[in-house]
Amino acid sequence: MSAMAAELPDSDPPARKLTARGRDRRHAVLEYATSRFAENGYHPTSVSDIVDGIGVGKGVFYWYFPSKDDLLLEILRDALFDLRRSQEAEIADSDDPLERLELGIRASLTWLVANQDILRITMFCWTEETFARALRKGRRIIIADTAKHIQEAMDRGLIEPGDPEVMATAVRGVIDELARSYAVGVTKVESDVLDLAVRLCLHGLTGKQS
Amino acid sequence: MSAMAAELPDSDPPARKLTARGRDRRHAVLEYATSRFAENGYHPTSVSDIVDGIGVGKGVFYWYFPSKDDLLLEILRDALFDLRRSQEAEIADSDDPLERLELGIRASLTWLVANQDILRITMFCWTEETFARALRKGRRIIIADTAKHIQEAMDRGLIEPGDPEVMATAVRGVIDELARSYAVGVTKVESDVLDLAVRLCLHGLTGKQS
DNA sequence: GAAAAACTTGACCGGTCGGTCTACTGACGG
DNA sequence: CCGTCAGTAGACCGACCGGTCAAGTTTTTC
Repeated sequence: MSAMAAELPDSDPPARKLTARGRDRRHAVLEYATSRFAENGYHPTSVSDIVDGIGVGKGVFYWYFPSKDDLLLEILRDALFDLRRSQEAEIADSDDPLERLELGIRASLTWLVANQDILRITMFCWTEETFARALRKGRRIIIADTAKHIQEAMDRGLIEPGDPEVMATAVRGVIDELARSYAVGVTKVESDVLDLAVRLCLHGLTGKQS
Repeated sequence: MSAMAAELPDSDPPARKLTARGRDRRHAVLEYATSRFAENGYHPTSVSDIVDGIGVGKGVFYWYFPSKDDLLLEILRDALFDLRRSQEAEIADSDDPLERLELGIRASLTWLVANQDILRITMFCWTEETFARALRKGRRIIIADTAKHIQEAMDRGLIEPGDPEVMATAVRGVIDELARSYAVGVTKVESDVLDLAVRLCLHGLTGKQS
């Protein structure tokens, strides 16, 4: 459906120069599209719906985004960026790898719960290869982030030896599933979920009660 | 997009009379569509793709199904039916509610793992109201099934008092999330998942080690 | 064996969708 | 005040999609 070229997925090739007004408009499109996709579905939300919704012409959309697919891909990219940012901000102060792990888990889960639109869009994205590919790439990055701390904790003998990549995958799995089940209403209040996630992951990794 | 009438969701109003050949064809469409939807996505798979794929004319599709949306709804309905069927078959022999609970959990999880196409389609369905509604209805039924056994176990003092509906929701949540994470590859081999699910749920409900 | 009912075909249709394009606006630098 | 260029509008386009239908074939029924 979209272009056949552009195999390098990072940083838009043109990288247009935007004025202040331009950045605002672009942001508005991103914002509005995210909410519409989340509550209406991707395909049922047409480009016309989006531009009509924010009261602009169709030209605006295609001035800022090469295609509808690219818009969604960019929503995903931004989300990943933002999630990592808030995770790293939370971690920055600590130099204990286990604590960094805990803070990272809390930050991630908090972010996911606060961005349920993204959570919902993500569910859709897993069902179509074009987007699932981007999701897998993003998850690999996030897992690498987590694995780094696990590796370090392992080096210090805080965690039993094993493949840090696999352990990180498990940890991210717990976080994702908890976020989803919280969003669906299975799990209770937010702070409970946080504690549960931390307990589950750290206890699981270290083999000790926290 | 689809009809406005038909508020009674059960049993197709016309209930066409099918010959043996008819049942086969109909089943072939259901089968093929399920696999295509699962691996290509619902919207990107057109009705023409489906009929071309099984080498028939478009008329065949609309002879057996009133619309594409209805086809998906029927896939969901069949899946729910089949899941409940295999669950009840597994349970039938036992008259201990706790054992019925365990057998039900194992049967459900086994079914979900064996029907990952459905699992994947389901993920899509949560993202569009038309189908999410059907999913919620189905879950309510499944939860009621589970709650019945919990209620009974509670009456016999095998489970601490509480709202059986809520407990059943939690149990089904565990099952769904485990199935999904198994499908994604987070969790390990099948039998491990089964034991984990049973331990988690029963231990959680009874407060005892199994 | 004929009437009826089940089934099949594929050309066709109306509508919508993603995307293009031309003409225009407006802000800003020099 | 003019040139430039980011930004904007929306008519327009080709493709395709879900769905229809008239005309046919096959199967069942009596």
